[in-house]
Amino acid sequence: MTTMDKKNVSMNDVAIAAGVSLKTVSRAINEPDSVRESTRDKVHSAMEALGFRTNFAARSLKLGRYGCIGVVLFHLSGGAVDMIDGIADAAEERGFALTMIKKRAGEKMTLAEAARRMSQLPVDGMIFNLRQMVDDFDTFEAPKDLKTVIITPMEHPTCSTVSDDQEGGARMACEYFLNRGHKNVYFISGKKEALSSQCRMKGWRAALEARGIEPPEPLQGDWNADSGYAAGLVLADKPDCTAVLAANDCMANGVMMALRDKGLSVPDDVSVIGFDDELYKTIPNSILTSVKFRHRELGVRALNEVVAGLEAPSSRSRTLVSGVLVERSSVKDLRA
Amino acid sequence: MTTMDKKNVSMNDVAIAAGVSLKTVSRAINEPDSVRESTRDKVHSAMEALGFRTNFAARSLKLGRYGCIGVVLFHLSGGAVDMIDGIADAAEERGFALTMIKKRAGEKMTLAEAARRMSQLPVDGMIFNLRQMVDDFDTFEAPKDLKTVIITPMEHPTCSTVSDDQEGGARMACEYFLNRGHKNVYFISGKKEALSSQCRMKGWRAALEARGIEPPEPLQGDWNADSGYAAGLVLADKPDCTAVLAANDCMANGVMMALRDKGLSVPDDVSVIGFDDELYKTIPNSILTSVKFRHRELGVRALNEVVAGLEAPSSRSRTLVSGVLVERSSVKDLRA
DNA sequence: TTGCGAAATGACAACGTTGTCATTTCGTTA
DNA sequence: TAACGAAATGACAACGTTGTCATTTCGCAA
Repeated sequence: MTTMDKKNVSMNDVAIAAGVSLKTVSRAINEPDSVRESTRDKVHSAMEALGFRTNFAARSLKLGRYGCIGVVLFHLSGGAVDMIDGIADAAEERGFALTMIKKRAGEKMTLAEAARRMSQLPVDGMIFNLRQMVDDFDTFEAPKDLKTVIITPMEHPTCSTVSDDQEGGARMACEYFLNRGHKNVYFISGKKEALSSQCRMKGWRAALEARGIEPPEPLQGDWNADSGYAAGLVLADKPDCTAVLAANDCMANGVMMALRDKGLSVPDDVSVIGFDDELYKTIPNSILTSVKFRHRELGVRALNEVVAGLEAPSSRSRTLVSGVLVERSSVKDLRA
Repeated sequence: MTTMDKKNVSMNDVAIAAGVSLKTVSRAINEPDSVRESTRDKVHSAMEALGFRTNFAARSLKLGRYGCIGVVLFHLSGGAVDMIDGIADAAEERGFALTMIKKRAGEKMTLAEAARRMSQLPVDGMIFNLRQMVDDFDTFEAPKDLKTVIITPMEHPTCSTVSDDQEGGARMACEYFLNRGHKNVYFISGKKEALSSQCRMKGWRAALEARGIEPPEPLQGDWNADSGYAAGLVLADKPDCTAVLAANDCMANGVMMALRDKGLSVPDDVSVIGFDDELYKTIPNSILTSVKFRHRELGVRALNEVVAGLEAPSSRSRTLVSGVLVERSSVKDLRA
């Protein structure tokens, strides 16, 4: 009473202050052209004076939509920043905000749970960022009225999916080796549970088999340089090892350091390719050739896919965003 | 008609199906104990059968709150993943979802604009992630009914802020050098516009001046290894240079490589400290001592600060999350 | 000045939920 | 069995906005 009221300012308050009807205020905001200029000015001054801001809840209730896209982060990894960046930028561009929830560390979350939680939040559609397998992946069915896109390399029976072409990227790298006269390619994987590691391995295997080459036993890494180093020490002793594909750049660097410490040279003795193309940030004059995925583009595609499907949530598509081989000098051409 | 209706299922539909009143459905959901078990079961079966999901808009409209915290990303950098992770986890824990918007690449956005946009979205409070200066920083006033926390190293006249203690971290690193007999410390900055770089420089300067040491001209870097390498080449020629503080690990690594290429050894000839403690991911057996900030903790604190302030949006506090010096072997003790 | 169609404005219901208060039902005791 | 208090349920209004349709006002031609 004596002090200012906490109560929010409603359109009705503005209407009274401006001496017009509530509906006219609504119009002044949403269809400015249908209101006489003098009226519009009155309304805007009143809004200004009272500090009116549209009530999101009331508006969405009436409209039946929110203008928000849900994002579920099952996993938050390095490349995720760029992906989120892409999602957010694309959302911004199309006039959507993002509603985000996250799987808590340690906790398990199924797609069904995520969908149920999201569907109680202000969202018109949703994106799941799924980099590891979940129990109900195959049986999951998205709410019929809520367009759902899953970012994952796996194919899903009913939902649209968007993914980097991990397999293709790995194949590309292998063929790059093979086309330059290498007879075989060793592979160092990332963490076992990561789908990206699994897919990269699959692509590597497929590329070799397509040429009738028996893939050697892959080496198990954990994404970090030290595991690459350990793998490098092993590989240094294999005389037939001329080409190494590491599932990321950090491990690739580990491999290179191990080879150097064993007196071998990259690329003269052994050629190496990594993934992600981020070594140059950390290593001056980096020579590592690397497969780079366009995470930002991935996010943009995912968001666009959701928005495109808002009217037809049951539509289904599969988008693959191809990788790019960033060529430096860590691969030797044996044919030369 | 013939096919299924698109129309959403409301509590009223459930009520009719279950043969109870609308209010009883509401109670079965929100205060299960106030409803007889048999009734509750009827209601739940009906909900299940019809696929009922609470309408967020209606609920928030009635309750006057959303259960969402807004996050504005002015800038999306590397450490941001962990911070978002912290924010999201803390939000989850306290039963909040996140509503996110982002400054578009290239576009300029003021705090006032961000606040205006956010206040039209479903949020009870908001967090601004601000890593560079904005025009209206000092004049900005947050909406009086919306608790606002800014993540930034700058102090703000009216809003709560949360930040890594960048300055303190830099001071800590310098003192670590000085306490080990180094007479001076060279500094390599990150990108000019980054507040974290500015603050790290400020802390470095302050630490030296506190001991009566004239800080040498800082070297300008850009966060990447190559710029560190260039700086390292310069420093290698300075006979008085025994200690180098680089504003991040990548540049620190660049420095170390340059020194090595110039025939100098780390730490025997020159000692080096970096920031962020992430070199070990990329470099096997990394020896770099580094100041690590707890970005995740930063996010958690920011979210908790918002939630704590929901009832008193005009409260103001300043939180500094201290850094940690992760000690490896890149610093020589000259007193020995 | 009058009349007309178009433009501007207004009254009222509706969106789907929860709070308030009234009513019904239940289990217990007299 | 009747009467009572507590527990369970229901009727209705309200949250703040937008859509529908009715009404008023305006500009212009007759």
